[in-house]
Amino acid sequence: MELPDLKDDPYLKLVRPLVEAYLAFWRADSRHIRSLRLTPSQFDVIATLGDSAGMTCAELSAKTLVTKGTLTGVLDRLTAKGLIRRDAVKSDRRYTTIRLTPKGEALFRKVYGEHIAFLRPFFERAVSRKDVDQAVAILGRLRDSFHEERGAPCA
Amino acid sequence: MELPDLKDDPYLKLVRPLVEAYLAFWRADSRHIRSLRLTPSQFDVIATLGDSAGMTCAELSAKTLVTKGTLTGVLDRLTAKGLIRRDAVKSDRRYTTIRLTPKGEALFRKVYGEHIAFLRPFFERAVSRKDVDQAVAILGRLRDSFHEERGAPCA
DNA sequence: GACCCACCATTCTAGTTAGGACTATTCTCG
DNA sequence: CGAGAATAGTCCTAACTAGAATGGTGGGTC
Repeated sequence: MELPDLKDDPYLKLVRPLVEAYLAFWRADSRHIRSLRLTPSQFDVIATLGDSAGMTCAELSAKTLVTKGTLTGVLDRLTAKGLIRRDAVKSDRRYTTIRLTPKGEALFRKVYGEHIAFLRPFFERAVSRKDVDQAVAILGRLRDSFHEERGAPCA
Repeated sequence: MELPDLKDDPYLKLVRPLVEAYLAFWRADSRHIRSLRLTPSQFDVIATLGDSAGMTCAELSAKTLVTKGTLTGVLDRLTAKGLIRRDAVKSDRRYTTIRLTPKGEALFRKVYGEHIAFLRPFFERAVSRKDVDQAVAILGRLRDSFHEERGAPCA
């Protein structure tokens, strides 16, 4: 009665669906990941490393949704599980290369496919291919809009 | 090279844009909220209470994105700031009614409008009204798809 | 070689998260 | 009325988060 703003505003009425859709996705997603005995952050790291031949913490933090500060702890726990390895880089002692161990590699192969298969039906039954293309375009522009602000009063 | 799945899959290629758009939004959103000396959870609670004449913890947890268990701590901190009040419900001593204090009410008035005004331009410059309507419909179906699963093997 | 700036990984703090366990209270049924 | 099931709010654990601070390292420059 006091603030119908968000629901009625021709633009901001997008906020709620965006948040709700993402959250619904995220909850199903992370529930499934937890059932695989991993946390979302850990899965993120595994999935990112699985595609590469190893990378530094900074790179890893850029490609995942895990902050550099948080990464240390996440990597500690993955190391304890024997899934990753930290290798010193000889040419520059500031760097550390993070790699999957064979055990981590095996887990990645198993879990990644399973997770894709788990997610697919939720999308397939809800939206058409045309919907997907439209949404990808719109969401992309929205993302860019939020990123621009930072670089706007640059240089 | 090993897993182009997500990018190429006609349905799952929606995952990344969804996550990125939401995250870009969320980061700007929470950065602004923090600049107002509140955390996102605290703002969520304030904004939800601001629209009502008080509610129980369970209701509050349902309407916000804050879990019941987490709510206790959030409410503790809001109480410490003098923004909310916990009132015992006489008719059922299990319940507690959470209300904004006058100070909380004042903060709500100030902060809610500011936040709307902060968010609006990001959307306005990125998408058309038609885009908004399309996206609202698509995201709504996606959200429902994720919610259905739970109720499927019901009864 | 000494100095300064940039960068990497780690550490720290306050707050949040999911999920489960716990206590007090209320409801329901016999 | 009493036993059992539900419910509300709290507490607990492990993990994550942003953001700032720290210390080690390396690439200039003079």
